[in-house]
Amino acid sequence: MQSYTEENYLKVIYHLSEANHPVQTNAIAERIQTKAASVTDMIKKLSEKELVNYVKYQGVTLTEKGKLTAINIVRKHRLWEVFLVDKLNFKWDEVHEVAEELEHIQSNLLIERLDEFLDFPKVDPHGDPIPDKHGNFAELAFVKLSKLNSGDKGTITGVSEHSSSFLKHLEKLGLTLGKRIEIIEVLEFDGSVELFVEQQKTNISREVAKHILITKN
Amino acid sequence: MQSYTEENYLKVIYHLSEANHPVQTNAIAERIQTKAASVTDMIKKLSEKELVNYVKYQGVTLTEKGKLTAINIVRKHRLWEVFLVDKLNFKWDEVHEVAEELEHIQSNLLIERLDEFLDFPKVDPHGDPIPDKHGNFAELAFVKLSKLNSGDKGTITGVSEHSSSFLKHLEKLGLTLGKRIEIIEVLEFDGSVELFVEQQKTNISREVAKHILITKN
DNA sequence: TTTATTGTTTAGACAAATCTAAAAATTTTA
DNA sequence: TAAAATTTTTAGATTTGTCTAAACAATAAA
Ligand SMILES: [Mn+2]
Ligand SMILES: [Mn+2]
Ligand SMILES: [Mn+2]
Ligand SMILES: [Mn+2]
Repeated sequence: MQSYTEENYLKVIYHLSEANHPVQTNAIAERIQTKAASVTDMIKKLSEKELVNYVKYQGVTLTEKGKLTAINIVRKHRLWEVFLVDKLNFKWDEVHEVAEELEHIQSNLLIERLDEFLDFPKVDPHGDPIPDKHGNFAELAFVKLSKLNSGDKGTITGVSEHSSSFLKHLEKLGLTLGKRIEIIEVLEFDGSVELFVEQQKTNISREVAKHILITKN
Repeated sequence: MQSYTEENYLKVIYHLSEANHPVQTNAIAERIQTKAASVTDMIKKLSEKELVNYVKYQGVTLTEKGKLTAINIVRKHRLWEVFLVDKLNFKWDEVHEVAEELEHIQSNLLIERLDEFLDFPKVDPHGDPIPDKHGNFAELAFVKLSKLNSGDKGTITGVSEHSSSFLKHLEKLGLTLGKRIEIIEVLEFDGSVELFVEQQKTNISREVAKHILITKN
């Protein structure tokens, strides 16, 4: 069993990992809001436990065991977010902090029953995929809205930024999960996007467009 | 805000408190599965924070602030137990350990929404009363089954022992919350009780009878 | 290919919660 | 009420996770 803190490190390393590239000490430090020296200490400990592969000055990667542990925490986080939104009427910008705590509750029975109670959801309230109990993700074909061209149509199926301010902004524009959109024009000079959201014409900045995920159809 | 550990101390002191009698260091140590020396240290810390009244060698009592904090943890514990039984189909002997973890989740919104989702339950799966958000308990008139005499009738409305083995034993005998009982005879020589549980004749030891709570009617 | 810059690790210290062993206070018993 | 037993506290250490400051390594710039 891992401590609350160890679990958080594993989860952060997981989220920072891309295609087998080792994750840097400073990147972890920034995410966890701590100092690089503390990260080095913890990495050594996780390495002892064979949860990460660590070579001095070369950063870390997760071992298979570490990856499974991390994915399980992600699974719990996202299931709890679904619970909060679907059952307790939380808004999608209110769930993250509480899920950060709930994800550390230790009980397999609890999480399997919760999964069942929620009717085995495949995505969380932000469109992020929920792995099954074996750590397998359903493949989801997302495209960033910022990659679309005029005339393209699709459905909003996710966001890649979870801050409350961003989510509230989308809410205000009516850009929530499940909404159909159609690109009218991508403006040359600032990359901002003019689009229809179910008849309604709107304009969003390139920055916002980058964090909206679309399934083309 | 208190730490996880501080919260556990407050809760234990609350449960050990009876009619303003100070709670002894050793009693706390036993409940928390720690050593008396550790308890003394923590008590000093809680005293600093004005959560307990502490006089060296004289034991502790909760301050008003400490008591409210403790009751809030009890409230959370019991609401989560209701959730686990009513919504996730846990058995009454399976909920306590998980609730021990869930009770420390920090979110007022969460707990108020959960209360609402569960339809404002007044008692938990063991018949223990759930305080409202202001810390007020509904008055419940319980009598220990061991205090009843032959001919007395009533309904099982609670238990004062929460171990899994005890609860499973009751389950086996059909002695679960809501069941109507009638005392046939209290045996002289060992205090064991012969009773009807909805037509079915059963015999239980005095020890078991002491931990079953009855509403006479 | 030296020098600067950036990133990482080590050394030593600290706070929280725990422990053991010994000292002190309280309560019980004789 | 003095001795014995029990309970509680203190002193000093330990573990976990953190920090600062300084040393070290890797990378970028000159
Ligand atoms: Mn989240
Ligand atoms: Mn999410
Ligand atoms: Mn319980
Ligand atoms: Mn209970």
